[in-house]
This record gives sequence, structure tokens and C-alpha cells, in this order.
Amino acid sequence: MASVPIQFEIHPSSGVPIFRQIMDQVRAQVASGRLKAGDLLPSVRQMGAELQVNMMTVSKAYSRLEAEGVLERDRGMGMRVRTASPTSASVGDRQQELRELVDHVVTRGLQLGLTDEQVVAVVKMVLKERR
Amino acid sequence: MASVPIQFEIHPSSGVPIFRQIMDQVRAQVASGRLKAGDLLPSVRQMGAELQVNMMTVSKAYSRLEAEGVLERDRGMGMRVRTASPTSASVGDRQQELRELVDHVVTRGLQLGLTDEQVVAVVKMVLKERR
DNA sequence: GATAGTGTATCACTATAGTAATGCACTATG
DNA sequence: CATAGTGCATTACTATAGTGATACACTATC
Repeated sequence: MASVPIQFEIHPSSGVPIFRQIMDQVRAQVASGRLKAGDLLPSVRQMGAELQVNMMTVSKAYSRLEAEGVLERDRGMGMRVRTASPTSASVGDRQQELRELVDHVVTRGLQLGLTDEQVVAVVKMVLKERR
Repeated sequence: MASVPIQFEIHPSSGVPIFRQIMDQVRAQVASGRLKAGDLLPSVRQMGAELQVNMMTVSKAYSRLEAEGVLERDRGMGMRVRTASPTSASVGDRQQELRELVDHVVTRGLQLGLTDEQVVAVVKMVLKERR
């Protein structure tokens, strides 16, 4: 019960799978700082009831986030936000993880006829907005 | 027959849909300059035979690329690479199109604990490799 | 131990994406 | 006009992603 209050919104017929919408919103709230390390998330049943969704769908989102290293399971208690960077991986390794996503951006950017600087500008703008 | 020789590679059991693999490779070859404006692509039947794939799968890839503005249909002849930038859209509008993809990169980057500069560095590196 | 709260494994159902076989409309070329 | 080449519309099949109902294992709390 001592979990962070729900502040989610689901659009069932948006085409985007529900469990993925949940994942995105949890990740975003962790990144923005609204959810901090150690915070207890709403239980799958509670979240499911609020969002009018089956608890297994919520569970699937939680499980994947655990696999990603965003959350950790606390037996008998629920899911917690994992302490910030247990990432022993080097900066280079983590940058490598970004490559595939960046590839898509660059491909699309070149296809749109944008210059290198114009592509970089978009990235910098989005980064600025997030801070 | 006067089409550009096939230089594609398909991995049917890679998880990535075949038609999407074709799309990616055509886009990449257009971006790299190997395929130039006006070039005639292999017919759906020829490409299908080479890749051991049904022609409708190739057709699907071509159709989507046409919708994207990469190719254009030349009735009775086949598909041609569209003249570079019929994009009357402003730079700003085209940058706007990139936003969604960039959002994903930034979200993932922050989640990985990378600094703004480290994220930008990855983008610049990928851009450099493409030129 | 009893109870009520966690998350999850299992199984089943459904929608849809991906692929393919076939026939058609169209056009270049002779 | 005839022929052989385009791409596409239609239809059907299959695999799988997404969701959900149910039963279970585990733990905090009393």
C-alpha cells in the first residue's frame, strides 16, 4: 500500500500494445525522477484495476522492465525501482547499446535530406527538453 | 532488364520481416548513393526469384517505399528511385519528423546513465560512418 | 499457523502481421 | 495487334504477439 500513486494513462486502441505503454511510462517516470530508486510500484492487481487491464498484462511489463534492469522484484512486497546504476558496463558498452536505435535515426535523417548538423540539432534539442 | 544488379541479402529466420529487410536495404543503398535517382530497380519477380521469396513480399516492400516517397512507379517499366528531394517540406518540418525516433534514443540513453555529450557522440559517430 | 498481500506459471483465446498462390490491368516493344 | 514484361488486388493460410482467466508459490504481518 505504501506504493507511489498511479499516474498513468493507457490508450487501448492506439495500436501500441498495453504492456509496452506501461513500460514506456515507467521508464519515462524513472528517467524524469518522479520515480526514485527504492520506490515501490503499484501491485499488478492495483495497477490492473486502475487501468482496466488484466494483471498479467501488467506483470508482463514489470517482468520485462526487471530484465532490462529498471526494476527489481522484492519477494512478498512487490516491484521496486532499482538503485540507479548498478551498470558495471563501461561507457563505451552502454553507447554501443544505443547504436541500433541511432542507426534508425540517421537512416531516416539522411533519407529526409537533412545535413549532419541538422540531425544533431534535433538530438540536442530533445536532450535539452528532458533536463 | 536494364535494372541495377541485385546486391541484397536476406535472412529469413532473423526475426525481422522479409519485406522490412528489403525496405531497409533499398533505403540504405539510396542513402549511400549506390542507387541514384532514376535508377530502375529489379522487378518484383526477378528480385523474388533471387531472394527465394514470393513476389508479393517484394511488392509490399516496394509499395511502402513508394508511399514513403523513396520510389515511384513507372507503369509498364517498374519501380524507379525518385528524384532526390521533391520534399517541399521545410527543414523544420523534416526535423519534426525525426522527433519521435530521437525521443526513443534519448529515453534509452538517459536510462543507460549516459550524459548528453555521450549520446550526441554516438550520433556523430554513426553519421560519420555513413558519409 | 492463518491471512492477505505479493508476482508468476500455465493454458487458452483472438487479432493480426507476414507470407504466398493466383488472376488481372496495364505498358513497352516488336 | 501480339507478346512478354511490369506491379497490384484479392484471397487464403500460418505463425505469433497480445491479452486474459485461473491456480499456484512465496512473503509480510499478525
